[in-house]
Amino acid sequence: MTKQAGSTTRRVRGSRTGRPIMALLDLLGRRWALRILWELRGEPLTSRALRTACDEASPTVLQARLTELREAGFVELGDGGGYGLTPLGRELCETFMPLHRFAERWKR
Amino acid sequence: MTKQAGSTTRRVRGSRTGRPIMALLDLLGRRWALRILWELRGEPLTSRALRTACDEASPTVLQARLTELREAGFVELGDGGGYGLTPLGRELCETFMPLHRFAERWKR
DNA sequence: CGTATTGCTACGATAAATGTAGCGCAGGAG
DNA sequence: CTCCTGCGCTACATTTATCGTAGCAATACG
Repeated sequence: MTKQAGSTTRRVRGSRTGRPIMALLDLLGRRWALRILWELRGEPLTSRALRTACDEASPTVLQARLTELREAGFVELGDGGGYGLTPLGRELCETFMPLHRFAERWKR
Repeated sequence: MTKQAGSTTRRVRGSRTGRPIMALLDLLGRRWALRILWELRGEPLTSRALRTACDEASPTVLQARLTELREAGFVELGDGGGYGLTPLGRELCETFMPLHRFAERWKR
């Protein structure tokens, strides 16, 4: 895949409108993106621990999402290894927490 | 594709764990799912108006997401035509509103 | 009848995700 | 040093999802 870090421009579908919410909605609307943020909400995880947490998702996509989320400034690779949320990423994750309660009521 | 409405069981990746948050994260982590909810946050839209709002996304995916979101109970097709959010869907959408403000600060 | 809109589908082309395997690198034993 | 283990990350063929264009049946209006 070699999805090498585009500089500033990245084909984020919804961003043609210029509205950042569209870019964010597109970024988070990719497979495993939301899940990764969710799994990282606690302590940092190594790439393999994250893979295990994400139900053995293929490392290809995980790596792709991780790169995108890192470029977006939500995730970072700690010095001692292991992925964790940046302050910004943690803030984003907080935004999603109400979703947990919602899901519990929704499950049917 | 013929993604016909499975009865109750649908291969929602994360739901193997039994945690509803995973099923929700997977459902919302599909292309255009978040965007559709977002565009429907106001008044109901016809399928074509929604397509226009979603940057001319292909009707194939839109229809697929719409079906999934309807099965999940978030979206409904009004009697006079046009898709709108159910009370539950509106509630879910409220959960996402903070994301808008977050995106504005994040845009860089 | 024609025209225009609705929700929805078919289908070939293209892009993305999956699954398995393995790379190079670093840190500890022995 | 060599062997071993785990790290982040990548290759690549297969499968799946999405795209883009076209068009269907049903309904409504004139």
